[in-house]
Amino acid sequence: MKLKELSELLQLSQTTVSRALNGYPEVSEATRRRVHEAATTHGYRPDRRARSLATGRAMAIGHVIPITSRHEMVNPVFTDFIAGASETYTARGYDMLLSIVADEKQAANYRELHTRGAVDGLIVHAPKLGDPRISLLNEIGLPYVVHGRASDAREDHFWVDMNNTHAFRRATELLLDLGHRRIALVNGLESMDFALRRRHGYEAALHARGLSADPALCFSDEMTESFGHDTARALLARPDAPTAFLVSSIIPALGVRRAIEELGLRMGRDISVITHDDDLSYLKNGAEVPVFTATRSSVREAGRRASAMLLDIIEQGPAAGGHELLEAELILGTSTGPNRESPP
Amino acid sequence: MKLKELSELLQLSQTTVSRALNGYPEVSEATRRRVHEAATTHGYRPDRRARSLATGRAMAIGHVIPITSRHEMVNPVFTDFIAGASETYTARGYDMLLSIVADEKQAANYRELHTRGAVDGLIVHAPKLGDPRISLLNEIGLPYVVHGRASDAREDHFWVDMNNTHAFRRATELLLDLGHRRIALVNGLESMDFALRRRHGYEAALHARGLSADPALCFSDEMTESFGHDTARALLARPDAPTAFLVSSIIPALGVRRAIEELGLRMGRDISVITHDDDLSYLKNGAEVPVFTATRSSVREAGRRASAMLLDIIEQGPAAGGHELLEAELILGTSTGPNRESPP
DNA sequence: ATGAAAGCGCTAACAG
DNA sequence: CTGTTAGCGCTTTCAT
Repeated sequence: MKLKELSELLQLSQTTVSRALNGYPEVSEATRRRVHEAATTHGYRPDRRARSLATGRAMAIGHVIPITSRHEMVNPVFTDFIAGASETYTARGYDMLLSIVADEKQAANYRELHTRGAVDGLIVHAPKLGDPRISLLNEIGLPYVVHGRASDAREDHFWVDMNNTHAFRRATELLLDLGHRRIALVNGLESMDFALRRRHGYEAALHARGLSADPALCFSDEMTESFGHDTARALLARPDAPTAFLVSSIIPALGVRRAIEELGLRMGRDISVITHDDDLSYLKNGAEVPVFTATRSSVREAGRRASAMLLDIIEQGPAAGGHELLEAELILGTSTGPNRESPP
Repeated sequence: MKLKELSELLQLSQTTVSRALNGYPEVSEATRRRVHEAATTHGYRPDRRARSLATGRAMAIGHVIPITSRHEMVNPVFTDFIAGASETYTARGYDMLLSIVADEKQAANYRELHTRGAVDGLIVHAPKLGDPRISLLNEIGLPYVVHGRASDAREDHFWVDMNNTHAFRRATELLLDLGHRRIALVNGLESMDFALRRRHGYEAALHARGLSADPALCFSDEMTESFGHDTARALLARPDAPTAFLVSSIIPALGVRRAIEELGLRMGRDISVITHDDDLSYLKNGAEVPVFTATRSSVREAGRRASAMLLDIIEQGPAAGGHELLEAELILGTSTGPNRESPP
């Protein structure tokens, strides 16, 4: 069923039908009702391509997910973020265009999406220090919101980010409170903004107690299971092995745990591992195992916020943009009695 | 730069330029060369919306990911599958349209994507027994490929699937070989086709040795961390506790491991846990911990295959469709010396 | 081998 | 309030 057929059926012009459907004020209530009824009973859905061509708006948002060419690996947090964003788009009538693209081809992909008119805006994922994508987008004038921040970017940009510094500071404090002094940090690539902030949080907690970070305990790489495994194996073989691991994501944490299993150490006794981006909200009771997590639902909420901000910018102009720093819902404590921190 | 401008620049008609660019034979080689040069130097990219409208082809494929309304959770295997599919689309000039939609709204979403002309085809994810989506798609005549199978579907359908039965049979055999007799199965929802097959594999291995599956050791639910945790806690409290867990995905496996930690049991000694959909290809040596995994890269390959099949169907007709059963690359053995099984 | 012209399905001036 | 008339940027008959 196309607009033309519908209008003939109703003995009206295409224009009137279109206006009725799109909520223009100059249509009489009577005809609007008639039109709506006919549209629903005949299951009329406007063709997005035609509408796009006519309006110049794509009604689609692009998400370009970076993939490291070395490991061809996608960080699982993107899944949660995207699930949140998808909610927004569905509710507001937009499509989501996803491409998974190697780091070095990101900029070209952005340009292409823009010149082809495929999207009205972009979410920028995984910003790095000195990320060239920000100035590219400013140059071509495509609206965007950054998931995370590009701290050192000259140009201002709208973003939605989790408070990574705070989360890692609190996690480190928990371990210090439990008496740990040699705490290994298994972090993501510190060329990524979020990873750098996480390290700052870790260091801040140590400094606040007059301690300083031991470079021999700080590791930064792509967050693979093997990275966690090999790092933990190497560290635990040392005479001055750490007593705790603070891990940036569940993927390397799987590797850390496997290393511990291989060595026959007992978790929560010989060694402690606490992990970010996990989901432990179910924990009610158990043995004395330290726990730290920013629940995955926090990331989903970030996806909702960032996408909503982007649509507002597109529909209402740049004044609708801003900066949102979200506190993750932290589960912090031991699993016998987790004390929950909620957003302020 | 639009076609009209380019054609004026070249002193040619839009028609000729369009034909030259799209490889029609009736253009002289000389002009074709000129056109191509001008197009690249001016960075001309055809507007996909306009082209779509003119050709009736969307040049986009839809992926509709189901999300359980109960846990709002996305299975991480989709990420790998989609990464593989994305490679194909990029190479062949298609876009990927992603929507994450609650189970009960899937069918409506399919219809909408079709009537709006938003996609040329669909990948069906997570088929269930008696899945209504197959007949819906046949009815509306939208090309599709199923990721997985709908075993009991009346109608034939094209699919690409991992050999889940075989993987779980081999995993169970490994545990039996290691002397385990009480093996708990922590499975996904058995209304899902893949989960049912996994259980069949588990049972087949037991039956082959004259054993039978103990219903008190078989659990099926959404694959959350809390499901793994609570199941393991409950089982390990019993007098006849299992000596090994066979877990369907890393997410519930995290919960199972946490339960074991809480109880102070020693992994690989008091209890063994082996997990599907992990990525242990890095394991070279270590203690005697049993290992089982279908590497995540296997799923990525499935994504590549399924998407390629779909594009072939769209471009060449249904004769290009088929059924592909992929063997996961299994890492099977103990981590001291994993013996790798590759596809036959 | 090239061009003119008619759409694809919809929206948006510009009348009335 | 409703209708007429141009397009949006591209492809595709049909001529030449």
